[in-house]
Amino acid sequence: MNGLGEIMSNKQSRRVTLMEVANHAGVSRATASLVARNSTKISNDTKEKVLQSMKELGYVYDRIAANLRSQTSTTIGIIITDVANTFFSELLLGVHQELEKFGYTVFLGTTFDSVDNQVKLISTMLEHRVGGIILCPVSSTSTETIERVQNIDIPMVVAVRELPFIETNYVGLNYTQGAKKATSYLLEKGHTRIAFLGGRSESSTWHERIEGFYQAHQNAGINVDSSLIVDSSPTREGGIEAVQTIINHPNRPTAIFCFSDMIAFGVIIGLRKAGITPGEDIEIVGFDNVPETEIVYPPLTTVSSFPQQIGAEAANLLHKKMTSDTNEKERIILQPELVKRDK
Amino acid sequence: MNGLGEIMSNKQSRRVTLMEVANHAGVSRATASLVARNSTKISNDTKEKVLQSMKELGYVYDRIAANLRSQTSTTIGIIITDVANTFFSELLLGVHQELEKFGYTVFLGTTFDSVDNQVKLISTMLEHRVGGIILCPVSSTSTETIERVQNIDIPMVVAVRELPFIETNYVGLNYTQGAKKATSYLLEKGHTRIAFLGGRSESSTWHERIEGFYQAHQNAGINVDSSLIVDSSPTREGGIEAVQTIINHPNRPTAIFCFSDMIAFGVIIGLRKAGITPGEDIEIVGFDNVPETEIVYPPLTTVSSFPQQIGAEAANLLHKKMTSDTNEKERIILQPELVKRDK
DNA sequence: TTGAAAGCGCTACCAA
DNA sequence: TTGGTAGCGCTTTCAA
Repeated sequence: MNGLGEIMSNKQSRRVTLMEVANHAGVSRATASLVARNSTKISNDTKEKVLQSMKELGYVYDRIAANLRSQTSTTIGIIITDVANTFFSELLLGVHQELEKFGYTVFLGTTFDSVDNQVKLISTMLEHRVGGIILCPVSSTSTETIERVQNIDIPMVVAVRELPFIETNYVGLNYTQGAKKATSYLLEKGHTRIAFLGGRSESSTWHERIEGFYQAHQNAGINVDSSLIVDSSPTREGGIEAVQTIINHPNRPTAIFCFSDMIAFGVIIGLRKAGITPGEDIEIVGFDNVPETEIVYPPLTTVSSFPQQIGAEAANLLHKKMTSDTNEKERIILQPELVKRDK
Repeated sequence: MNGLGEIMSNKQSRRVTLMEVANHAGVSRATASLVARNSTKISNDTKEKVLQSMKELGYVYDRIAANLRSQTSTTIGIIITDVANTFFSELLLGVHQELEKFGYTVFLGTTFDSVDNQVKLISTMLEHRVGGIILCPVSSTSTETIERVQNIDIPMVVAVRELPFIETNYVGLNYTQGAKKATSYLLEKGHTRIAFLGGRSESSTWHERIEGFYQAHQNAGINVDSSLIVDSSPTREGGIEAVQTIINHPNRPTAIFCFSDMIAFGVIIGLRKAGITPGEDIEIVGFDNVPETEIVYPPLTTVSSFPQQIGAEAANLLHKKMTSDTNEKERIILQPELVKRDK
């Protein structure tokens, strides 16, 4: 119920109704309805007649009314934090490809990483009777938000970022493993002073990564210098900011492991501005393997996080939950891969 | 009526209704409805009572039912060809930022550049009673498709690509001007053999660009070698393909004007694979100024096509058409800018 | 196979 | 300010 008063709405033009189609075709409304739903219990003759009338009158099926009556839903909602981030647009691609197969129509919401927006979007989607929700939660999502959806008993799949203290269907990546692989790669190349830049330290995805970062160091018997760990917003701008600390560091690292490719791009820009050559003076590794990593310079070694697959898995899991009625929660964790790119 | 039978739908859990809220609060359904809509004609006392009941019962407003009764819509649809293309995700960003202000919830559809998908998506959205549609049409959109929407009298804004032979609201860019600027830039740098790569030659956006390409040549008094014009699908893969012709050309051009940045990225990859250094052996100019052009190597000079503004303008225009009832069509054409980037 | 009547959850309209 | 009644466009249910 947040501020219904302010919501925009607009008059619609009158549509042709099923009743009118029925009259035009000389059958009852129920018969016309059966034809609209492609029922097999209608003689070919009447079917043709009705279809013809629909065409002539320009009839458009009112799925909203149908869903209301039959208490069903043909829509799902997907909520992401940022469309302009290729990670999420790739994820969206995966979701779309899967869900359109099943015939769902998808509501898209963008939170711009704001909790308020997220709450509002979830409300609006519930009010629009979505049959299910895929949520890529903002960092500081409250348990209450999730419980609200669970109480209404609408299937939800949380993707990308896992929420603490609450059991949900979840599709994500083994970030710890990914960070470990990336860090080990740098350590094996002989780096001993590695920075970890970017990402919000309150998010689970950050914690999992830092965990892998430490594990790799431990395996190699090398200590982590915690002054080389700098968090930031998970955007390119965040990367530009975070790298300043490194540039001004009295004892500069020789390599940087970035929270994400977006961060890495910011880091590259920031280093260049400071006259430091990324890839030569300082080695950089990213995370996500977004398409741009192929064409960026220096070529970016990164960890593939398979956003499209995450999207596809989330979509399938949601569909599964929407069509079965067990309340069991599932977790799907994809394994990351290191993508080495040399100059 | 395309294949209603195959459409997935799923049972929803029973919701708390306004009637139940009314009973719980000891008021009539009409009163509860007024509270839900934040009417001023309700005493604070009853309002509080009703709101309290809503909270206790976990009431969720059913906007679908409300819209059905009041013949309104709070949704709009946006149809794009490809989410993974940053041009479109930036456009989407602009649309979202504007439309969420007005309180619309947005349906997203992706055509993957298929006419069939486009027709299906438009149908589904109409069936879901969208109040308006923003359409970034696929290359070979039929007049019929557009007329279908116009007949139902639902406002539509066509964006990015203009359709011939049909009057619609349109938001786009002066592509001719952009192509002319880019080509002139290359000509002024002394290039006399310039290729034009990528894009579908049946689309208006291609024609407008080639027009600018020719105009620039004419102004400079230089002839165009039409064997250097190669079309392709408007994707990175398309760019990789198209550049093959240039690589194998007996008389190679010294510069390439690419249909889009996506094409340019493909061209860069293709040239590198063939052992040709982009930016040195052959100069490249793109079109769109997608964010990646900042970090790509070689730095890409490009034409800014302001996707986010296009999205925002389209959203505003749609809102305007949805709230006024003139049937007048408007055209908004943004002016492109050349963004020079040096190595 | 077709038809008549009831009702999904809400708002509009009129009366009190 | 509040309440009763009708009805948005469709499906459901039962009878013919």
